[in-house]
Amino acid sequence: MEKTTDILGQRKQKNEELRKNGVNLFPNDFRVENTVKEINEIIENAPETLDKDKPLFVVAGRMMAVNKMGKASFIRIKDRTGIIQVYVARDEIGADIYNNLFKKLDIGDFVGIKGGMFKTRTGEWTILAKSFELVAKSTRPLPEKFKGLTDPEKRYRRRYVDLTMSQEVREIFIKRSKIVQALRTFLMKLDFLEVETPMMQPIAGGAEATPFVTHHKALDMELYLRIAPELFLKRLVVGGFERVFEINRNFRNEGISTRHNPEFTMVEFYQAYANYEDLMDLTEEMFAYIAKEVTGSSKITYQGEIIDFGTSWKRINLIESLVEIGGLDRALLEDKEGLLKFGEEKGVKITKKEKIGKILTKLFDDLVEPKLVQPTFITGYPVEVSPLSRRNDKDPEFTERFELFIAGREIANGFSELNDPVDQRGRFEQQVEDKKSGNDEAHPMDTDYIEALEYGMPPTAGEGIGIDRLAMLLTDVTSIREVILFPLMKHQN
RNA sequence: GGGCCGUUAACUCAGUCGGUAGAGUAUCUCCCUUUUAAGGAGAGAGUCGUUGGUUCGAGCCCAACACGGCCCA
Repeated sequence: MEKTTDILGQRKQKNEELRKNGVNLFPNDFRVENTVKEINEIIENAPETLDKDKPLFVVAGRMMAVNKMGKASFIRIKDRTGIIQVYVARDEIGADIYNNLFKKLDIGDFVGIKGGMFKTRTGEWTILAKSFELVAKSTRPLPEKFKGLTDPEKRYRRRYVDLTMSQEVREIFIKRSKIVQALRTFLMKLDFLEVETPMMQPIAGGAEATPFVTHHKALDMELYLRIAPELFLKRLVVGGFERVFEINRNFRNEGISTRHNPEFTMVEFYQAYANYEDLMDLTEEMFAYIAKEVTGSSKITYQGEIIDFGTSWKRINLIESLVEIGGLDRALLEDKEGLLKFGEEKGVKITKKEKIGKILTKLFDDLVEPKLVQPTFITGYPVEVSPLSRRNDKDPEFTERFELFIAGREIANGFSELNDPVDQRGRFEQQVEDKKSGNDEAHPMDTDYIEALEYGMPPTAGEGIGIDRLAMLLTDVTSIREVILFPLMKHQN
């Protein structure tokens, strides 16, 4: 066989030579009996038993480091629970296995070990291998052992390598899983029913966003990937499921940024006989519970700031927040010229064409939102931007709605649901008008949903929480891609 | 969509003024039976993101494009 020079060719050639010598590169009969964590816990808590009882362990894992010293070697193997050192000696596992198998293996290969424990001269508890098996061969080399992958592009495209090399990255996704678990437990304790509603919808409703379009061949039908599950979950409330929730993906055909991935995970939940104030209370409890389950404390540190979920959170009206936090003179609230001038002074980009409501929103986004570090509920959203929310009885131009901001970011959105089908039809009609006058993201008419409301929906409050953003907070990362295992990437050439 | 930055060996990175492509890790050969980022001796490994331009000569200068990162919309 000709000698190839590239590393991949060399590895392939070596693997074929092993195969020719009768080594099964991919056996499937090794049965693991212990995890590395189990052993490490004994080392931690009762090391004397290792000397006294001489227990044997059967473990498997990926070889992450190899120190060959002639007729004996130290290796480190890693399983899902941790990493441990193994001493592999010719006189313990046999000269044939040592010379013809072990010495030919590479970092990155999966191996199975049986053996007892001993303490090295420098005091490290180590498995003394009594037998050594190849469990699965690798072909491509793992990255440099200290830094692993650092190029974000390589990390995202080859997340499996990133996960192999970086304990910190593993922790993020373990935490994310715990967050979802805690959330589910919290809602189920309150008798919420977990459901699944359509991801492919004939009308993309429940939010204002551009959907992805797809096509059903057999039905010859346009379908949209959902932008929100909202309207289906409320149909379930109509149907008598008084407390429902869904944790799943939404898809929005928008730009990608450190805060936006085209597919992202939300929890939406709906509770009958509740209003938006009840949900604010519930949200406070929920976040404190999740934070405590996941991090052990209801106080977390995000980018150096301590964020406390344990207290009662500030609740403030959108307009009031502009005055109190944004530094806007109350006298200017109705004065468009004054607002434009104020915005200009503060460096907020506003054009003269915008309506007063839009100007106020922009001022909020730029001057208030970044300052909302501690959890804050903003209430009092105008009816035009809330087509699915119930009107406030005292002031029908505003809705019973809140958005939750933490660390300068929107995390959740909730409101008392609009259950009057006549009002709902009117709102949709207004949205259709908005669409005609250029708002591409205005909500479409959904007569099927109105029909559902006509059967009668109890007073209900509903809320959506961005799971990715919640995970960012609790894992202290600044890019959404750090909490999504496989963020969307363009094709490589 | 705009601005700035990046792309060199499998990985992490150097590369001076435009003049023969470098290191560490990993891999291969040899020595080494308690190492700790083991050590010692040696070797192989490159479409310098792509395409074009300037130049006697381009990893380096210029342009366009691709992919990625950060910021902005």
